Amino acid sequence: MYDKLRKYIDRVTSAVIPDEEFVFIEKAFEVKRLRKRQFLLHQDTVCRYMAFVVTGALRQYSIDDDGFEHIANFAIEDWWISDRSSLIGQTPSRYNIDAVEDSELLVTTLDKLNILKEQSLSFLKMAHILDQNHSIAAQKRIEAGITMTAEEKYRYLMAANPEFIQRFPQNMLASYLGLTPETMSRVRKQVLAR
Amino acid sequence: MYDKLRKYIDRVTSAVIPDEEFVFIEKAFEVKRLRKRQFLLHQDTVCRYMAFVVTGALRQYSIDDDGFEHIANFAIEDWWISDRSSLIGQTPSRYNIDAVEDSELLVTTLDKLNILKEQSLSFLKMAHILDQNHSIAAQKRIEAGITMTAEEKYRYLMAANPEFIQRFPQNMLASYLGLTPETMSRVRKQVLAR
DNA sequence: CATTTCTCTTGATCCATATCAACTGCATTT
DNA sequence: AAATGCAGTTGATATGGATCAAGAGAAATG
Repeated sequence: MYDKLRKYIDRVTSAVIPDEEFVFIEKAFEVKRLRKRQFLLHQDTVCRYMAFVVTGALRQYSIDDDGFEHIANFAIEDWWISDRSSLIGQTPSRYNIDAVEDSELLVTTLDKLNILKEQSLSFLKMAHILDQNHSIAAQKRIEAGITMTAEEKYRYLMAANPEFIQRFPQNMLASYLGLTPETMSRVRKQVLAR
Repeated sequence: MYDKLRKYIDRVTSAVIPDEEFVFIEKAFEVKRLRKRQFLLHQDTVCRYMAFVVTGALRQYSIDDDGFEHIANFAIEDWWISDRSSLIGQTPSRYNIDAVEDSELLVTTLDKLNILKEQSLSFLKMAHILDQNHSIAAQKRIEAGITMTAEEKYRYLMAANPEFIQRFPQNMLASYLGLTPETMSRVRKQVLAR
């Protein structure tokens, strides 16, 4: 379990964590298992966890005034998931996070996270790289939403996150891309035809 | 000039930078003046600067295959602007950044930035808070693009960044929101009518 | 200060995607 | 294995915003 996290940190920091440093990381995280459809976060509650996905798949979504779900993010193996805004500000979240498949997570809390960042330089570095990657990906997704047609969005998803297409049902993918399931189905047909 | 940056850092970190620490910050930044329409970054070149806007207004935009500009970000007083992806990776940028008004900037380079983060804890903290705010704002903008109508987008801009509306011409605001200038004009009329 | 060039507005038309609706088959529950 | 429900497909229709076009101000330029 923890070994997966260790390898992940080594990989993104392009380094090897010393044993004595990894002890701190191990202490800061605990294992959490979710069955399909169980929640890690309910909207209107304060987000307690930052979670690393060891196995499984989750989604983060909000519900609009008309009761429709909008998927903001997915997470699968080796991804992180949390509502940072809620976690850091200790304010109620607009999001739900639930398991799309049975999942094993390593979770930590805000307090432990803050301590950990002082104890482990590797972890701090990783957090920083994560932020950067996240911010670059977010910028691209903003532009995708503005400039791309439905078909281009689907192709972009295929190129950027092919794992998602295997892993999540089409209606969720549609929601993530901001399309209706009907349009998604038609676009998919188009794309696969070539 | 530098005092503006100092006050800014004090404000976002909710602290006061010690003089001996601010010396490092001062050394890392130099003044750069841009007349309206001058560029801080040209697409297909590596981004050299991370810039703090002391006075003025700038925009960051890409040009699509059909030659249309898409504004990705604005920056005015007390904002930062750069292409982080290009700066950090030292890879060619997809963006242009130019001055919409005559502007005074404090700029630093990747090397100086990395050194500075080791020298000044205040600066590191600030960078971290900046990242977080950025990532939260980006998430909201993604959702705005997916879920909001043209009118809602305009209202959201009014609420989130009223300064922009005073400062930038409508065709640029339209591009930023992913609307045509025509739609922007009609929506604005609607909104002001009430 | 005259001229050229943008920016913004308004109207007419078009198109990509949403919406509504019906049907199929797969999966989950009983 | 029957019953229920959900995911996906396909077709018909509706619509929000894009595109095309023309004109009026405002601002930059010589």
